[in-house]
Amino acid sequence: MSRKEKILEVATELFARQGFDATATSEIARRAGVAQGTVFHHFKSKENLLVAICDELVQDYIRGITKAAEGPGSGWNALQRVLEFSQGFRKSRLDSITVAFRETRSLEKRPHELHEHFCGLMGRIIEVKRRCIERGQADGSIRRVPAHETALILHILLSGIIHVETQGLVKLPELDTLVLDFCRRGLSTSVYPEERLRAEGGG
Amino acid sequence: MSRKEKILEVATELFARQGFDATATSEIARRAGVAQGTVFHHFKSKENLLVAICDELVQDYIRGITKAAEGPGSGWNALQRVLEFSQGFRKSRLDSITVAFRETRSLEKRPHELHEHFCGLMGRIIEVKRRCIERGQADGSIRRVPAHETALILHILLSGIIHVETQGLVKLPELDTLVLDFCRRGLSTSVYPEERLRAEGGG
Amino acid sequence: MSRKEKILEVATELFARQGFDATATSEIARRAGVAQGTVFHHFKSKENLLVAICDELVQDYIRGITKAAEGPGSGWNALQRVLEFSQGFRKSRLDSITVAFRETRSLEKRPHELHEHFCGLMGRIIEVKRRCIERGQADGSIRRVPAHETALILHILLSGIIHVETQGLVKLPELDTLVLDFCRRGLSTSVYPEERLRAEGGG
Amino acid sequence: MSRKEKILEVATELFARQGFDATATSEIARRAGVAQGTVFHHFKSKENLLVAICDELVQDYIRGITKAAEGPGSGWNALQRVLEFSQGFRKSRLDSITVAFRETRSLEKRPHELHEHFCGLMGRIIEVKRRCIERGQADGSIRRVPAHETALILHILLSGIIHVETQGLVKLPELDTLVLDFCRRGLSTSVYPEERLRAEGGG
DNA sequence: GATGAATGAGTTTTCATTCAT
DNA sequence: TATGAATGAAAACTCATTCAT
Repeated sequence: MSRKEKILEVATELFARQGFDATATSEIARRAGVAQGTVFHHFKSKENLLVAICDELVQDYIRGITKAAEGPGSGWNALQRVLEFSQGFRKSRLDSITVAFRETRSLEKRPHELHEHFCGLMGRIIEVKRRCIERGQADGSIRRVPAHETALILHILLSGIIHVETQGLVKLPELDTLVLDFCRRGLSTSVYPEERLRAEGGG
Repeated sequence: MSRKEKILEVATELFARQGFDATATSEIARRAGVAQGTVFHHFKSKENLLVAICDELVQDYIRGITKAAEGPGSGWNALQRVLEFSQGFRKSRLDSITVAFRETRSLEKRPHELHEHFCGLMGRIIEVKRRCIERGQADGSIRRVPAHETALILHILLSGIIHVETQGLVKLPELDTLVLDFCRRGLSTSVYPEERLRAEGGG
Repeated sequence: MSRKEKILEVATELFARQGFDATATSEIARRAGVAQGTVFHHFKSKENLLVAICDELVQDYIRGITKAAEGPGSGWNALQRVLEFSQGFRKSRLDSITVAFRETRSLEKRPHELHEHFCGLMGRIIEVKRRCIERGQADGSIRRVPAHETALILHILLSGIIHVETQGLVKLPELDTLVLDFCRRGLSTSVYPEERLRAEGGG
Repeated sequence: MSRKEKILEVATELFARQGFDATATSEIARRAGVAQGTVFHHFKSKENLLVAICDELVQDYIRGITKAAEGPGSGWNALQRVLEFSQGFRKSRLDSITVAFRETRSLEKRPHELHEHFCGLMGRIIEVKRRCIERGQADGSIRRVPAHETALILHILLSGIIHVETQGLVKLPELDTLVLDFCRRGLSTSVYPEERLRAEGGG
């Protein structure tokens, strides 16, 4: 691993654990085994470290859901794959996600172009989900709900999980299946498992 | 308004706008028209200001949803009132909520008892929703979903709205009705409006 | 005990334990069960508290050694009583003495007249001892050493005990007898016990 | 002189003149011609400055008396050299000694290991003197007094001189010879000068 | 590229003291 | 006499950033 990557790795972990403001660049340098000047040699400022972490994360996420959405099957199948990828991504990239969710505030402060950069990326995330919904509505697998707004609700739901989880005040059990069911009932046109059972069993 | 209240008011606004770390106690004092020492006379530390803001907010919220849940009608009606109160609360207390959602991290750092205090309060919030669900399941107005986990999903959904809204990277339209519909489809046993229409109109 | 006395008592204990600078008047007030303003009502300033403690202590000490010196017997007997009183005084007034020994620095800073006041008191202490020596030299019980300088050495010895004891870096055993013997050998004209023994036993 | 040494020098002088608490780090920086941050770059805290001063002083003192004690001649000769070195050391290192004697209190407060560190050093000082006494008792030049306790009394006497001197309430004349005589009468087995004279002159 | 000494602005916090009640 | 809210000056310390080597 290059020095630059090591610095990024250490910074991600420390930002996740202690918060951006509470982490000194000197500590990052020390733990990465480099001089403090080296941090600023690779990343012009502390804020740039944060941007690098968030940017890489969001780009990876967009790449992942885009690929998930492109797969075969109905729109609902595609959307389901997007949701499933999101859940897995959340677990595998917890530190970076924690940083991105807690510290976006630090990004929104100063640089206008940076803010717009991330707004654009978020827009693309919403769009991938919206297209799945539209595709599902075209092929009849998803209800006739407003596509963009519903994409937002899905985004909100996924964000909410991360927010509550990283906030650390409520202990969350494994919710993946339930969330998926909740979305299926809310969106899919197919009969719900339990209702199918009830219908078949003759309630 | 007492000096103490004025300080709290100013602090809430500044924390919401600039963030906790980026707000100097000297600025709070200046804008509140008091000496800096006065801030520390009333609130022993800067962190205590944050605690006071969050605590008042959460207590008010608990009181509100508790009252909403206690009303007449079915469990689903109660839950719907809780959701509606939450939406209104979010709009009327935006500054405090912004602070609480962004800065809880600062609280979770040091004092163990404080962390437990807020964990307990969050638990009570979840519980109110869970009881609505159980009540609805008893009276047949809510589906047989796992009560606690479903309460968590509602909590996540409401938290997600605030998170996305206060993060400021995605512009949210008015989503109240859609969110309520989404929940109704996910939880209520009653026929959905659109389906009723379809059923009545004979799709 | 009057409020004033209670304040003084608490202050003495806290100054002894934590030091003058490290003790806040608010803490004194709290522990004395009075309002902070009350402290300043009785003692115009924090420094005055220190002065009151030291002054009372020194006055009591002067009174004690003066009385001890005035007693019957030889000059050496008088001096011995002074030394013995000093040792007892040190033990019975440990807190006040600790304060006086550690914090005189705070006194010497500002007020010139205060400095002179305490210089005068110290002079009187030295004088009492010098007179014992002179009386002993007149009656033949004390060697022909320079009286004032020797009084200073005794003062130094007694101060040294307190300094080392309150400094807390060296654990002191009971030294009273040894110190007395050391002084006797240094000052008295009478034969030392051990030498008397050796002389009598025929070494 | 390096910046670090310059800072230490300035700090020693200011601590001696004004006291530790009354000296601001900003003043040290200003007088040393460096930025305030530079002080904290080299010494992590203000307290560390004090530790550095005291530690260097005590180490130097131990080295000095150890060498003095190791010399040739009787145990009493060695002890006399130790006393003489101590007197000279006191005069040549007055500032550091003043600081160490007045401000040890600040050291004894927090860090337990630091307290033990200095306790250990003081123990070594006592030990050097004790060994001189034991050596003198073995070669017959020093009386049969308890060695450790007597070493403590010498330590007390030397400490007392510094205490009284730095306290500034009593004006001390040159006492070196008298102190030495006082110790000789207390410890040495050889005849005292005045007594020899009296004996020879036939009192 | 890599270093780490140096910087100085900025922050929270403490505290003796005052004064209106 | 007693109170305690209010003050504001002062202090230690932090830290991102720079730059000469």
